[in-house]
Amino acid sequence: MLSKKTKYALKAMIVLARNHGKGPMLISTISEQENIPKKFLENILLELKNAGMLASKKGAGGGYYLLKPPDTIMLSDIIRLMGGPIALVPCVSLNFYEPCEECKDELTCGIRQVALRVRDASLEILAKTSIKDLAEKEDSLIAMHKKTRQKSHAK
Amino acid sequence: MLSKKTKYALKAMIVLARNHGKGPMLISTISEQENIPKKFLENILLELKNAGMLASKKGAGGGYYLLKPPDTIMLSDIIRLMGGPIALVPCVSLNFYEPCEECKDELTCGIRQVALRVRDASLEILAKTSIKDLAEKEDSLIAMHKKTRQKSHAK
DNA sequence: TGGTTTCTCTACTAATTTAGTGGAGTTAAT
DNA sequence: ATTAACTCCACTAAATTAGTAGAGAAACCA
Repeated sequence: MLSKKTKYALKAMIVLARNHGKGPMLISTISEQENIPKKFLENILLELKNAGMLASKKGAGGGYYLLKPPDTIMLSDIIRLMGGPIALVPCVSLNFYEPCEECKDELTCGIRQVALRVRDASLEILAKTSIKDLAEKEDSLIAMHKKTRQKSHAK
Repeated sequence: MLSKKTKYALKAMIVLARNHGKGPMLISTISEQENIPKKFLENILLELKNAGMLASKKGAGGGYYLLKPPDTIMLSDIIRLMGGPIALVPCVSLNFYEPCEECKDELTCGIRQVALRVRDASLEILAKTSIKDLAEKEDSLIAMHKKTRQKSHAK
């Protein structure tokens, strides 16, 4: 499962992707729009900034904004940064490898073999979906549902 | 990430799969073979039993054994039973659905859309791999590595 | 310059989940 | 009866996650 921290980071990045090119966004704006505790979000955005994914400006008219085009920022980048789990077991994690303490022989561990396949399948999706993709997907879903609601209302 | 409990359950089930047809196995045997704390394993096996995956016999010559053929027990069955996470977010979990508290609209949530795809991809693997598959895979890996070691030694 | 806005940083606390243990009880075999 | 095993409940400890507090620093604006 993704931690809340990771989910918050993803949501914030999607909002910033949608806002890309329109200047900096306030922490408090994002926090309100997405129902994220403000103080918690501060930490998260700072972390994303320190990792080079965001930039910020202080003072009036300041806020956070994306440093790179939103179609170059992949979901897997964000999840990894937040320490979120992509792999099922640490011994198949590409970025946070650790041996499983109780495992006798990694090379012949059946669980590990399956975990490798699951990791690859997940990564195939997460490393190929950008926050721009998601922002657009949400927009189109919103449009679709608006129509549906109008129709069922009109009837 | 899979919890230790889930990993222990998988390992125990694989051992039991390999032993299938040869009578009951002691908790302590499994515990020693797989480096699993005995008391913890007791709880886990009991849970698997109560779920109908295992049966047990008390007294001398007793122990645990599989109730169904090992090729009908899928990894996803075990992971789910142990409350392990297959889905990245609770709102796409087939068996443990829960809305994400902070989510405004599930139907238009982009993260949810991706999580659905990841879930399906993972399940495609986990629901089609049985503990028999894994036991056999391990056996063949062990055989393979034995050869390799002999060769490199002979050289 | 002084005040206001907004991010920055360190350090904590609280809540939850995970991992593991203890010990008495029950069932079955010999 | 005795011994070998599983059963069951209740507890503790450790780790992780979630969230908060509050002083500080930079930028802007009057």
